[in-house]
Amino acid sequence: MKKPQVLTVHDIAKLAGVSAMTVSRAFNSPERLAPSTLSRVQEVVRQTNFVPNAIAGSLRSSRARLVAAVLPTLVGPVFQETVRSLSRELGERGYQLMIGESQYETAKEDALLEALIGRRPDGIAIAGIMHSAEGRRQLITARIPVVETWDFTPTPIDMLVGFSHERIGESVCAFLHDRGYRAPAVIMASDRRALRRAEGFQRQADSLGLGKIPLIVSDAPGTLAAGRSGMAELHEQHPQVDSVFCSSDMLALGAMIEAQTRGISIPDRLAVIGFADSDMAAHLQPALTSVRIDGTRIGRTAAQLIVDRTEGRPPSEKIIDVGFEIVERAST
Amino acid sequence: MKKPQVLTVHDIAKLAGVSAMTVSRAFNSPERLAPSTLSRVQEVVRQTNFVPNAIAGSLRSSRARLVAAVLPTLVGPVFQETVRSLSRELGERGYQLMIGESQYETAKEDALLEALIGRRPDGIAIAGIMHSAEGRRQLITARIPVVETWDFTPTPIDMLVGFSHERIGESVCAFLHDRGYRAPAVIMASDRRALRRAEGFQRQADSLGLGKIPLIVSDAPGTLAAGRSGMAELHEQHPQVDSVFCSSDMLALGAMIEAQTRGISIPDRLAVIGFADSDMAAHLQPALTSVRIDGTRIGRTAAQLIVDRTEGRPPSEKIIDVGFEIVERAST
DNA sequence: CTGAAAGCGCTAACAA
DNA sequence: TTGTTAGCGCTTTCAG
Repeated sequence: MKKPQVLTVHDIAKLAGVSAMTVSRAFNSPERLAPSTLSRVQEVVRQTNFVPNAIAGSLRSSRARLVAAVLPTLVGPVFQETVRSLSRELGERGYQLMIGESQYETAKEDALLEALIGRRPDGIAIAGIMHSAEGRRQLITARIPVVETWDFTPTPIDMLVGFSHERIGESVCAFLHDRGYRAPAVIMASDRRALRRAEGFQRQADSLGLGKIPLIVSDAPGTLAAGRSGMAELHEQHPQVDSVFCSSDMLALGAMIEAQTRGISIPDRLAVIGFADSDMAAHLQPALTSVRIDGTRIGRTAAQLIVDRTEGRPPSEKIIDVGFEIVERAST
Repeated sequence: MKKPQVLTVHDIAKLAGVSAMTVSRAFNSPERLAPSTLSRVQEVVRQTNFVPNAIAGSLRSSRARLVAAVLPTLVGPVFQETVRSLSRELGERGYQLMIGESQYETAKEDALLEALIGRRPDGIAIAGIMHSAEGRRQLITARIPVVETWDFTPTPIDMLVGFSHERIGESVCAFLHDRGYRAPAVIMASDRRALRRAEGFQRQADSLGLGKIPLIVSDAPGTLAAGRSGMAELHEQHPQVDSVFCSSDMLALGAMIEAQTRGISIPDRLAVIGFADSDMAAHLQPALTSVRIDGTRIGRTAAQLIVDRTEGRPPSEKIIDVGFEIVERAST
């Protein structure tokens, strides 16, 4: 008796009394088959639970129907909207999403990139702009459409959907200053983009004559626990601080909890502002002022750029600045 | 002039003056090459940024070095630990993770599964046990190692790393009763596993003579906003309630915020207990009692089961119950 | 230690 | 509308 291996188009073809090509067409262009042929093939497919081998299909057609994403972290609210909308948008267009986590480490990012490039995806979406020369070279040589996101540069590797972290830092500092806060601080996770927001913040502070801004840094990604301990440290070392910009809403929530525990009233004695404006921000008590990034739009646009390019519709814009908005709520 | 297409092993072979097979070996079994040959090939690879086509490799060797995961949601704290540890553990062993989100819908789960099976991954990890007969059949015929997780059944499709939701519901109800709470309620997202916890909770309540337990249901996945509105509804319709079991820590946080806003003191007038014991639970104010699930262990074990099976080391246990633990903190 | 031949399962291109 | 042929890029297998 034969070993019942996993079936191939040829097996299905034999069972349905047609050629392998006809089976292939039943999946990829059913409208080109005679209805009777189609339904005969479909019946066999149904009975056998046959699923064609997409690996072989990709190799032959050099279309993977697969898009890769590189993220620093899957944890926390910051990239969640983007991942979701990428996943959805791609799913609707018949593409699969493959995710890799670089854990905020350049070496891991490079290794990951190489593993992903090897699978010849139709496109790669990266959170952040690529900094390692090695990684840039690999991406360019691979000739795979690349979308850098969640950051900004006038000279992306290929396409970009993002915004300027420096400008956010400047805007937040000016925003707090406008509302009368004169002793701001920053609590951040040690990631490159948060650092650039802090730099923008300091630059604006300099031009407003506010001097050196206290800066508390924890490991990335920012967690509630880090927000609490950051706030504790800040309060002990810089009791005069009247406002704090946190590099994520999770950190901000931790900072608020710690402040409330210490009897520091928000926003009366301390203003708190978060980053990313995740779902939770509007529903905290007090509601959290946060920098809104349209993560859904970033994911959707990245998916569209890649799919359009793959399917031969070159996008009109290769660099898209989605901007940001400070959503003012009760915490400031 | 020739079009500089993406390179193949043959191109590298020509440049290094060896055969394609030797280039292949330089990647897959470098120890079997003469050091001088190896370094010559590596030099060419370095100069050209060559990355071998893993699609072709997989097709020929029928080893994908790819594992697929199916999750109901990427949002929220519940599955994050599991995804992280899956991703890490697989990464360390040279496998890639491909993630699909079923959005708590059986139809999407089936479609996703088919798309994933088509890529012939070395294994599939699923959050939850497969309920659709269609899905089960596909998985079985595909002959791909499957690990069902985050749930329990004595008859998994293949392997299982999970725990019983019914028993959690029972334990939590008994736990609250032990501490003197006599009017418990449940706030949950409408997902199948949360429902089974609620059923276990009700069953225990019945045997304790507590009568019908108020149940507030919101859309899955549970969010902070849903926790707030659930708590509001609960407080208006059942003001006598003295304790509430929430189906995620996010819901619990929302419930706590709403209670605090309404001046309901926790745990004096209301006890709150969450589910999954995410990072944040210990750091909330008051610290949240939660049902701890070792999500990291689930992810790690699932990865090991799949990799071991793939590499010809059949696992000794196919069904692993990781259990759970109620971590008591200040909120109860 | 290295190479040549064959073929994984599918689909592009062409033919009937 | 359907079938035939060839080959995508790699690695298994076998030979040297």
